[in-house]
Amino acid sequence: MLQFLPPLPTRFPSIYVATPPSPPRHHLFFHWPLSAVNTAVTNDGFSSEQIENKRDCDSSANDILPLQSRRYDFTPLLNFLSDKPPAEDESSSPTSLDTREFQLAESYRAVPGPLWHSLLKSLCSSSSSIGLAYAVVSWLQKHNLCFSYELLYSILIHALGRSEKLYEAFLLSQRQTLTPLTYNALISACARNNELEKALNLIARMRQDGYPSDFVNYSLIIQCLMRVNRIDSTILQKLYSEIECDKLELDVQLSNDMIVGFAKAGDANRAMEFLAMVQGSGLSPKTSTLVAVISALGDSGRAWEAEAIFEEMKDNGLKPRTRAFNALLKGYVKAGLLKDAEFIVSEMEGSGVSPDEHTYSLLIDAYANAGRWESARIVLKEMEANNVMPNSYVFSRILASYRDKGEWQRAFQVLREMKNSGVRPDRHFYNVMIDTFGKFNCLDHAMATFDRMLSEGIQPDNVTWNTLIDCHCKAGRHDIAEELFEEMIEKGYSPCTTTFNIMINSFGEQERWDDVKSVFGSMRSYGLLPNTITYTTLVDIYGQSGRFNDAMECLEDMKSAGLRPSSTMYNALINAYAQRGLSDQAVNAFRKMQADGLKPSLLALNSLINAFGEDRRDGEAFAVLQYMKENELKPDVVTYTTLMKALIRVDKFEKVPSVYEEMILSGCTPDRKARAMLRSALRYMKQTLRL
DNA sequence: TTCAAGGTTG
Repeated sequence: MLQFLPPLPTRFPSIYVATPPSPPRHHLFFHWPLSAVNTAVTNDGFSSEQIENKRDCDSSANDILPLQSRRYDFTPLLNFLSDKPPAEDESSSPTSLDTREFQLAESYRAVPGPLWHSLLKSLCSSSSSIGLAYAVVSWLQKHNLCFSYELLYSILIHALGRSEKLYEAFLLSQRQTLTPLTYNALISACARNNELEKALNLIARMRQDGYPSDFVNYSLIIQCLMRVNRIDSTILQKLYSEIECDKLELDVQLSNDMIVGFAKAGDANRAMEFLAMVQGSGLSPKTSTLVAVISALGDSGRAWEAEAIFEEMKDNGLKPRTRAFNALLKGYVKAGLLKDAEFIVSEMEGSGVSPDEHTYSLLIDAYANAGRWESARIVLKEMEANNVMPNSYVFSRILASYRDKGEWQRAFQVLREMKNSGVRPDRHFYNVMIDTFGKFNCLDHAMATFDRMLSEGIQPDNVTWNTLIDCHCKAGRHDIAEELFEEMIEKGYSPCTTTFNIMINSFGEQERWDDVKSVFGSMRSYGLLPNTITYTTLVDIYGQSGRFNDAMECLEDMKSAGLRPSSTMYNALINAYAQRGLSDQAVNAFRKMQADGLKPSLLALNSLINAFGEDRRDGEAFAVLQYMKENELKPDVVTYTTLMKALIRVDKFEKVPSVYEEMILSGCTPDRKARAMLRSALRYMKQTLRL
C-alpha cells in the first residue's frame, strides 16, 4: 500500500543531532542531506509548488520566523522510516516500542508544528518521496508529536492530487472526519484531476456540514470545466450563486476565470456583467480575458461591442496580437460585415502582426458567406503562398456556408475540392456534412456520411451522435433516433446535456411521458445538470399536450435549481395556453413573466392576443394592441392577422377590413396569411348579407 | 477556431 523510498546508501546516527549554529539562509530552517529531497528545493528553500501551496496552507511561514535560529535534522527520522518495512507501520502500540524508536521520538518532541508542515511539503513536492511523507504523518500520529494532523493530512492530499494519485488521496481522507482543511484539499485534488462531479459533490457535502468552500476551489473547478470542455453558463451561475451565498470575495484569478468561463460558455451578457464588475472595482482584467470576451461577443454577432472592447484594449496601451485580431475578425465575419473584416486584416498586416491559419480561414468564411467564391479562392492561394496550409476547418466553413444557403448538394463538390488540395476531411468536417444532409431531410446521405467517416477510421464524437439523433427526430423518425441513442451508449459514449435535451424532446413529441421522466432522471446519473434549454423543452412539450400542471412544475423546478427562466420558455407556455383558448391562464403566465423581470416581447403579446381571440374576448384582444402601442412595441403582421382572426371568431366580420387597413397604414406588408384572413372575412360577410 | 439541442405566435 505505502511506497517507501529505497534504503539510503549512507547511515546516520539515530538520535537527534543539533547542527552547529550558522548564519540564517533565507527560509531554510532545517537541512537534510537526502538527494531526493534536495533536488526539489530551490535556493530559498521552497519549491515552486510549495510557494503555490502557501495560498492553501495559511501563514506557516510567519509562524516560523521567530524560530529561525533553531535547527533540526530530520535525517535520522527519514532514514529510520525508509528502512522500516511498511507492515510494521501502524499496528504496534507505543508500549512495545524498541528503545531506538522511543529515543528518536523523544528527540523530536520539541520540534514546532510548522517545521513538520514544511518538511512534509518538501517531501511531497517530489512524487518519489510522497510515500515517505505519508510515513512521517503516521509516525507523528503514533507518537503524538504534532497536533495539527488536519493540516498534515491536507498537505498530503494536496500533494497526492498534484501527482495524479487521487485514489490515494481519497483513501487518506477516509482516515478521519473531513474538516474544512481536508475538504478543501480533496476538492482541489479532484478539480486538478478533472474529476468534476467528485469536486462538486464534495462542495455540496461540505456545505451540508456547514462549511463554505475555499474560493481557490472555484477557480480550479472553472479551469477544469474549460479543460474538459464542459463549460456551461448554467453550472457557472450555480457556482456563482454559491460563492455569493458564502459571501466569498472574488480575487483577481477567480474574477478572470468567471469572465472567461462565461465567455467560453457563449454567455456574452454575463461575461460583460462580470467584466464591468471587475473593472468597477478597479481591477484590470488580463489580456486573454479581454480576448475571450471579444470572441464571445463576436460569436453572438455583437461586432460593435467586440470592437469597443478591442479599442479600449488598445487605449490601455495593450498591443493586440494575432489572437485579439482574430477574435474581432470573427465578430465582423459572423455579423456579415465584409468591409470591416477586410479592413481589420489590413490593419493587422499594417501593424506587423502576421495573419495565421485562423485569420485566413475567417476571411475565406466571410467571402464564402457573401457568395464571393472567387475571392475565397484567391485567399486560399494567398494562404498557400504564405506557407500557411489550408486545413479541414476552411472547407468545413465553406460547406457550412453552402448549407446555410440551402445548397446542400454542393457538399460532394466541397469534399472533392478538399481532397484535390490534399486536405483530409476530419471529424468536424464530417459533422458539418452530416448536419447539412440532416437539415435537408437527406437521412440516407447523412447515414452514408457517418459510415464513410467510420470506414476512414475517424471516431465520431458527441456532436456526431447528437446531430444524427436530432436529424432523425426532426424527420419524424423517432424510432431510428432512439436506436442511435442506445447505440451511442452501448458503444461507450457519454451522452451530454444536448443529447438528453434531444431525447426529452423526442419522447415528448411522442407523448411518452414515462420515458420523458426516466430520461430526465438519468441525466443526473451521468452527472449532468438540466440547463435552460432542458426546462424550456419540458415546458414546451408539456404545454403543447395540455399538461399544464407538469409545465408549471418544471418552471418552478427550474427556478429552485437557481436558473433564470428565459422569455423563450414563457412564450412556449403562453402559446400553449393560447392555442387552447385558456386566456386567464395565458394572462397569468404573462404576469409571471413580468414578475420574473422579463420584458414582454412582441411574440408573447401576439400569443396573448391569440389567447383572448380563441376565448372570444375580442375586446381584451384589442386592449393588448393598445398596450403595445403605449409601450413602444410595434405590432407586426402577425398581430393584425391574429386580431382579424379574433373578430371572425365572434362574427364581427365587418370590422375586419379596417384592421387590415390599419395594418397597411402602420407600415406592415401583408403576407399570404393576412390576405387570406381578409378574404375569408369578406366571404363570411357576403354569406351573411345573402341570408 | 468550426459542428449538435429550444428559436415558438397568426
